[in-house]
Amino acid sequence: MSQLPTLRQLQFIIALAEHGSFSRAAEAVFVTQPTLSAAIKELETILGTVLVERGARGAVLTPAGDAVLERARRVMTEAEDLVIAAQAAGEPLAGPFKLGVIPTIAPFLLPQILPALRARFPDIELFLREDLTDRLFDALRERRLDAALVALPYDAPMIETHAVWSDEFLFAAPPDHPLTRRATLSPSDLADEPLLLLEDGHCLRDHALTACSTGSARSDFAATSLHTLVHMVKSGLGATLLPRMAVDAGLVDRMGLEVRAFDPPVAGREIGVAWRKGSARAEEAIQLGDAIRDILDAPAAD
Amino acid sequence: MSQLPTLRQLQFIIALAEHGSFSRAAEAVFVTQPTLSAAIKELETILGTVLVERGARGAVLTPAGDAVLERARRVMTEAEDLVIAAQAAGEPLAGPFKLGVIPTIAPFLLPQILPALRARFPDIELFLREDLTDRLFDALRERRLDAALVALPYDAPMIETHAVWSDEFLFAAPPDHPLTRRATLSPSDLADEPLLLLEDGHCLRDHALTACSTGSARSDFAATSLHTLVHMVKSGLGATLLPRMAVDAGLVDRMGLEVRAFDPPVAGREIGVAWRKGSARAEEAIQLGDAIRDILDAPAAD
DNA sequence: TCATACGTATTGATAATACCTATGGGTTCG
DNA sequence: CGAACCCATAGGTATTATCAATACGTATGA
Repeated sequence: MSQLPTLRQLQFIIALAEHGSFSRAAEAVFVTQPTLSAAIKELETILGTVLVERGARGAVLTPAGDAVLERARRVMTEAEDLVIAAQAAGEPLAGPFKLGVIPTIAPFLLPQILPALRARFPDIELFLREDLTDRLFDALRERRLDAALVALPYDAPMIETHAVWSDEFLFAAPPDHPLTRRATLSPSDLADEPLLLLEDGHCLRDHALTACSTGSARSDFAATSLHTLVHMVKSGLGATLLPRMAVDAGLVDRMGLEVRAFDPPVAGREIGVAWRKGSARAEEAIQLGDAIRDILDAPAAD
Repeated sequence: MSQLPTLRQLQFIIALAEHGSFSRAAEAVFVTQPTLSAAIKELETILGTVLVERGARGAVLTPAGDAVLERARRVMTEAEDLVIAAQAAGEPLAGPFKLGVIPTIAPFLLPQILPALRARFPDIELFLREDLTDRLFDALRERRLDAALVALPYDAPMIETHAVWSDEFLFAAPPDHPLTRRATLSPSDLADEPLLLLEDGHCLRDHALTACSTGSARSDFAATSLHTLVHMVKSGLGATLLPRMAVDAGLVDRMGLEVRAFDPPVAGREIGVAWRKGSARAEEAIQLGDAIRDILDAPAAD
């Protein structure tokens, strides 16, 4: 097998491509210009190809250099991932951990589980970010997040998930709503009931519509948060579906709304953790999800 | 950023995992046992984790070691790919190049283009392999092939393709066949004509059936090669579709078969090059395809 | 219980190399 | 034409990689 380049050399050519000059690139990687110059030259020797056009106004990559650059970036990030994965395997869920949570979960779940989570993983430094699923997944793909708590199912490339627990949907309406007087309630009863839902982009909207497959949403009004939503329901704009988690967290307390569970089989959404496929912290994401499940299953002190 | 391991160290731990002993692994990578021992120890220091359980009967990876091993393998192959890609970019289509070709292309195309191909790329050492599309794609994915000449469309994960040229289908039948007396011929005329085709697994079979969307195949007989096929047609077992490429190459010469082209829009299959997504030789595969197209477009000396 | 075989760890010397400073020889620009 | 900038080269030094020799630990069998 032919000789391999050094990670250092790859790091150097990446810096060179980014700074367009041997001297500035050298500065960026904290070596002198001759050092970087020699390293690049040896890299070219190893690869048997000229990678850089040296000019008086700096350095430009040749086409071959561009091809190498792209792959060098890949190799470097893979190597960095290896380090992270090793450290994570040695001491899971310690140190900084960037977790995204969707807005229909965060305000109701986090207060409930964060203390227990910190107790179980005392060395963790949780950085939380609340956003829509799409944007969280983008952040996962770009490595700006380590994991995300989202509602499933949600089709997304490059993303893997692990189910944590099921969040039942509850029917919520003003007290004078006809459906609140029914003895039993199934999702199909909502067929003729235009539902008031969150605005587009919230996965809860789509999951609610899926739950009552024949139902439809009011197209004239939509809420921007669950708190807004219950206020709009209260003022008679329509009925809605709420995740039990939010109701348990007191979303409708003292609102004077009727809340009814559906008869089995209950409709709902699945909550799960998600991570970038191949992420160095996939194993930790799963562990985190399992820990959250444990915490939720444990007799809550409410 | 924390310190990165060396490719050498990754190579060492891969060898250690494969041989299960420091001494044998050291032998395999041509260093002494203390060298490898020190390298592994430093790798463990860098990663902050114990990767190997040292025992009296050898060494076993810890779970963290397994996690590292998997990623180390990825980093190493990516690095090797980088070398190959760089060499390929510097001197394209030189040196060994492993090309797969499907059986319905190989015998008719290769004799025609190989001389010109060698003239255009004098430094190439072509290794050819003839097999069914599925098996060629497997070989691409496992890096046993650099590229493959196949018929498109053909859905396959991890495979990318580049169209080279269109290969028209021709209708072939014994001279007494009713359809040979038609003034015009379109694929839909084959609706009631059970076609004699290659056996299952050959993409030509599926492409031919797609071409005459209403047609069907004889289920009682199937041929194992185009040569067999024309003999079976000759003996009256049915009509068939043949790629023009095969006919031009003399497949039916002196067979006494009627061969008719379809009226426009002609039906056919697309021939293209395929390679593993991310392959270091993707660019070369495209170049090869373009070169083949040029050769076929050039006024053939036949 | 002890010798043996088969492991890995340690040590001290040496060769390889990574890196720096100093300098030279090109461009480009005012 | 000199100043400023840029890359290549040379020579010296500190670091590191590697080796041979050896110590040490643990099974195994007489």
